[in-house]
Amino acid sequence: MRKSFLFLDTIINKVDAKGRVSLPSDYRAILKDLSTEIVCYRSLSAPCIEGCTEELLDKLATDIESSMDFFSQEQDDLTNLIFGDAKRFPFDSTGRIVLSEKLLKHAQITDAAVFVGKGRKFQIWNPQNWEKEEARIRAEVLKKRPQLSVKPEGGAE
Amino acid sequence: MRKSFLFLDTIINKVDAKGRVSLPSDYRAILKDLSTEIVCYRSLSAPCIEGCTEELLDKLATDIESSMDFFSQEQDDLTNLIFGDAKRFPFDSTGRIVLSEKLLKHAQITDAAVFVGKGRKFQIWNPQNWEKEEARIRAEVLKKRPQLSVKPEGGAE
DNA sequence: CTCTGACTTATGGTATATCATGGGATTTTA
DNA sequence: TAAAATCCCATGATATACCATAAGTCAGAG
Repeated sequence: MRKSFLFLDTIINKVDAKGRVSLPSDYRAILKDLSTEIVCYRSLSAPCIEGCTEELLDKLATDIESSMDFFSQEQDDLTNLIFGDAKRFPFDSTGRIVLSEKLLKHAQITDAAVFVGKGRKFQIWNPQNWEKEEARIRAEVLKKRPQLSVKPEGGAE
Repeated sequence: MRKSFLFLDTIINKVDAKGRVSLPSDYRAILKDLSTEIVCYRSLSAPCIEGCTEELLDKLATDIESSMDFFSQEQDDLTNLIFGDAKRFPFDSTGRIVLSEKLLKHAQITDAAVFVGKGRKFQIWNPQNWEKEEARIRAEVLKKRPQLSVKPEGGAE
């Protein structure tokens, strides 16, 4: 059994002219000995970048390998899209990765990026877009589960 | 357990007059000590070249061997086609392979080739054809999973 | 409780290594 | 021997690794 690892928290970091960003130290700490790189791809569901370990994608590849026959390509459009889009991003000794133009453009990221933990995955957002997205998610959740709106004390604003 | 290897990303490289193409360095890195060659064959499902490690084809052979499904004429025919068509392509010290006329013609590749990661396999496309194919796949995916197209602002109807 | 110092992290800048690619030399094959 | 395939070297562009500084965090001492 492996030790659990989770991407948590929300961190904002600067992006320089070359597209370099520091991967949050917590994220790096999680990977520690396992790896010095992360895999990123354009999210299919939102204007953001998604990141995960190569291990996770490898698991996906193994699942496909065993569940489908070698020649079939019908049902794996989605996964094929991911593999073609995903790229390894190794981080250097200072913990930075350089994001590709393609990814930055898709997420509309220019000079700052928000890292949002999603458990086994994480997302990277343009700060303004994330602000809106978070508000949307909160509203959505509260609509479905109004009891959650009962707060111990003062609210968000 | 072996270390994971995945063909990822989408890379475009030039094809010179001799039919030489650089195999993306990431792809070479995956094979590292294992091998200095790659196996390629004409895709049965698309106008492109498919590539993989010899190891994968070996696995395919083993699976067929031990399968109770050896009555399947269709699968038999397909595997014959693959093994008959596949060829080893060694790459030199600079990481280039020379694709055969047969493969180039099938994929309509002349002066540029797009390498598309597919996990355990990869594909090589004519750039224009790939552009169209990618658009097709993206449309297909969104059609099958409409909820993914929901954006923070633009609503789903 | 406050100040101070050690340590970690983020970030800007720069040097270095790697890769794709063109050209040419050498070997193989017919 | 001619043609074709393979190998090797050179080069410019790009990406990567490294160094230095700054800022922020935490712990312990006074």
